[in-house]
Amino acid sequence: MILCIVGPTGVGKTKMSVELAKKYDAIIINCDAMQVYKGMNIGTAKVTEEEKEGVEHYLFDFVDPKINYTVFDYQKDARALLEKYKDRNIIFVGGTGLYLKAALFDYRFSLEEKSHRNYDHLSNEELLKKCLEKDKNCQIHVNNRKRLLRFLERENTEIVEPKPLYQALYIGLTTDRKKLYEIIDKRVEKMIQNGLVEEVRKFYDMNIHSKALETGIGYKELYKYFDGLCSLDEAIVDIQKNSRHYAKRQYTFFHHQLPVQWFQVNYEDFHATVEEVENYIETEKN
RNA sequence: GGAGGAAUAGCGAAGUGGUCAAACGCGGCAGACUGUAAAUCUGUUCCUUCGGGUUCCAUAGUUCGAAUCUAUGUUCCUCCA
Repeated sequence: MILCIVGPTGVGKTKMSVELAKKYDAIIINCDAMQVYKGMNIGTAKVTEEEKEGVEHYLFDFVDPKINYTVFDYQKDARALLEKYKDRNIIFVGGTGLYLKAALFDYRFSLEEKSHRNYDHLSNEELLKKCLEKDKNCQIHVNNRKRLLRFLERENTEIVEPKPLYQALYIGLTTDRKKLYEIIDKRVEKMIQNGLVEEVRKFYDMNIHSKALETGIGYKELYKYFDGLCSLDEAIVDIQKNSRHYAKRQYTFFHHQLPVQWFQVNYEDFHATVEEVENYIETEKN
């Protein structure tokens, strides 16, 4: 049985995953783009040893933050585990919908190396024109240069809705927006109290400028602060804001890209929510 | 007490007689997504039964026409007493 615990940042996915893992004697596999990195603990709200409660956790804390780990890598790693532990119950937890989809659905990334063509001199309009020459159905927006470039580098441009490769149950955790934003704001404050600034400072002092540190929420903002571009307070407000925006994007992805069954989290009695989810799993098992 | 300045949509801020339901930014809401996804990008944001309706501190004016001009009032800021 494969379970996927999804939802926006801060809802309580980690806690739910451990509860369910204990109940179903499952292993837990991370599907969060940032929790894969070593040492990025506080800012990514990574599970602590204590929180793991003895449950086996995989794909957490194993990539050097200097390395640019991507969906492509994740797909390989996750599928290797899926194969290795195919006789066990597996629980995926994490907020990166694309990683999950790439692992469990028939997502095919082209194996060819990136083309070495240099498009730097082309404007977005020119890039779009090239994309349309390649495929007249190309829907990428002119302003999305990153995607246009990627599209031109791609071998196979034909994309069909990928079929599921593995049967899985998608369990979404949610709460009303206001409550979620409150949780997020508070959680960021707690991260700061728990030493986020020091954690990020270590990377900054090692002069690491990688994808992980420059795009990870909580990391990029503090880098700006260390660079003297803003005050600590401004950085904190930015972390909160970016986390809120991120949560919204997560909802959009999960709502539209995966067959998620949603559960309203009861924060006064988390066990009630766990039970509700368990009941759902029991009825879906057959 | 006296002299100036300011009041614009949730917030910040343009606009200084018509083309203004009002640029732009933020925030909010919604969406896209096949190798950076905690990324990148898009749409929308006074009300509406989509015919219209009500706005730019308030009231009264000037004008064919006002967010823009005048008067008075209210609130806030700076300076002089």
